[in-house]
Amino acid sequence: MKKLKVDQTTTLLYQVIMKAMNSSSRPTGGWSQGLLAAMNNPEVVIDSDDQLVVIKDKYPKALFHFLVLPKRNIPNLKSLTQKDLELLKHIHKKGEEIANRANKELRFRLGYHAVPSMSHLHMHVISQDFNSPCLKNKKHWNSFNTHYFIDSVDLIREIEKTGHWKSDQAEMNAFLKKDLRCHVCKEVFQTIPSLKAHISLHDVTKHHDSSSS
DNA sequence: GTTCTAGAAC
DNA sequence: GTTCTAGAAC
Repeated sequence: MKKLKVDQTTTLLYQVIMKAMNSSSRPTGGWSQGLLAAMNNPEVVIDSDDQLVVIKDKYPKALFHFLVLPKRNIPNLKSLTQKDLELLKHIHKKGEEIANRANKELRFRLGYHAVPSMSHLHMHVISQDFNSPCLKNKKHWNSFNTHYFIDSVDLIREIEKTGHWKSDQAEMNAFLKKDLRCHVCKEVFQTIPSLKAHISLHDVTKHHDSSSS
């Protein structure tokens, strides 16, 4: 068989598969419902209780990257009220526990993406090394290192104060387009590879004075 | 959320 | 020529 023919067949086959995978009409709901599937998959759940589930992020953007999800379906940040405060605090506490269990030296951040791609409210628990082959593009970086990433403590404080979370979606998405800036020293880089090479030199352990490096 | 790839950037 | 990004995926 001619090589060209094989390539064409492969491409076609791929396209058919991708179409099936992405279809929102399939029973499981497609990729945006992936967390619901993960929550109910014992193979990826690392912890749970009556109110929440903890899973490992399927494409970790750092050495340690977990998601804490409420069992009760909460679609997004907008749907939170003061009635959810206890749950939010419980999720936060579990996140701290998971981080401490994973690695006691590394600095972690606990928080939410302003405009998440995946359905079902989920709090990221992510170590600040950002040392991962899955971290590939500007959106990945900026979603964890701009105000697009909402610290769990800030969210809880806002819900306590105003009873809800309100943010402009277009404004939030604009953060994803910002310059690539080192989260430790704030230096700007032109490419993802140069940024990643740079951040690998920073000490991101707890109690380390980052202003001196 | 990822994959893939055209073409921009170097 | 190679690296890297950015947008489509019906």
